[in-house]
Amino acid sequence: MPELPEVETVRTGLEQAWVGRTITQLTLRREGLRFPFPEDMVNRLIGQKITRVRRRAKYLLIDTSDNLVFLSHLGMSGRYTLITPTETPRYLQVDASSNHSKFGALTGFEGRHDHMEFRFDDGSVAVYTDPRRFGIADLFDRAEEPIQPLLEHLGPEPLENWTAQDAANRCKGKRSPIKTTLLDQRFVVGVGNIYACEALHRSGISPTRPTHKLVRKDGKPTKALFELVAQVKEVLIAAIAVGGSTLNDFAAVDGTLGYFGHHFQVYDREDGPCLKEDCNGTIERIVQSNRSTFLCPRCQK
DNA sequence: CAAAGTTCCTGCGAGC
DNA sequence: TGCTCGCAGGAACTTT
Repeated sequence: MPELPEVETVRTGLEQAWVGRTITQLTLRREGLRFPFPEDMVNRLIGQKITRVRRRAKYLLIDTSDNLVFLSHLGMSGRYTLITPTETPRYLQVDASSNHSKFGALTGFEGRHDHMEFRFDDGSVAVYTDPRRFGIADLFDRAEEPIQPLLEHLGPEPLENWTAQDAANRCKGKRSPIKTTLLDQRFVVGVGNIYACEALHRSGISPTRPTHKLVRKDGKPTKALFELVAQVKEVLIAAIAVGGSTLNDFAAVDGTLGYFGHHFQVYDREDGPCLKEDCNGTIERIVQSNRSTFLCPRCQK
């Protein structure tokens, strides 16, 4: 599910729901996700008031009143479901009509992949669900944030003053294909497989082009690299706009609707017609670094 | 069979 | 020749 725009959409949703509320209960239904949960996470979080919800790369950072930071990464399949005390959740009704008793006494959300359940002082509940368990939950003191292993090697935020010159500096001498570089979180953060494909298509750059060829001999960005940096920003901004427009819907906090509402130009469109004006090419699928890449060989050189 | 993400391991080439 | 370093590519994690 989540690349930067989807995580940003979730961030906005959690910010609206959580800031100002105090955690009264936290239930963990397993030892951990990708990594074990910190031993004392439950005890440290109970009683904490949420003060901010930030995002760094694809990580959600939830600040609390005692300067703790709850880190949440959604991996491939993580999502949050929010239940407010006044409304009857729609899918709880659906579940209740089947005689499958997977809803428990507390919340009605005790599916096999519901790993964390937060309860707040206003009676609201949030459930973290993640079938593949590639997600991460962690807790640390705010003062330790600069030395967090998960965060310290991250590259620039693409929507915060990221420049073509910065990109050129990091592209220099790299032999790997530009698609692979786009996915490297040290080059730029937040871009995943879908938006890497989309940005390259918009830029007219072949995913297989060696990264260093996007830098001039004098170390300056080529025209193509200027274009790529611009298109990464544009595709991310457009996707955030789509996600944001769905936010009033209670189901949207899981970020899924962000992808739903978005129709891609190349991703997952193998054998389809290239949608670029006057191109008439056919979308191909290739594999790079064990991941699917979609491209139009006609307009991406 | 493939999947939106990240980390870690291995193998290779460069350089000393 | 042999060793170390860094980079690039691939496997692994897991469930639907």
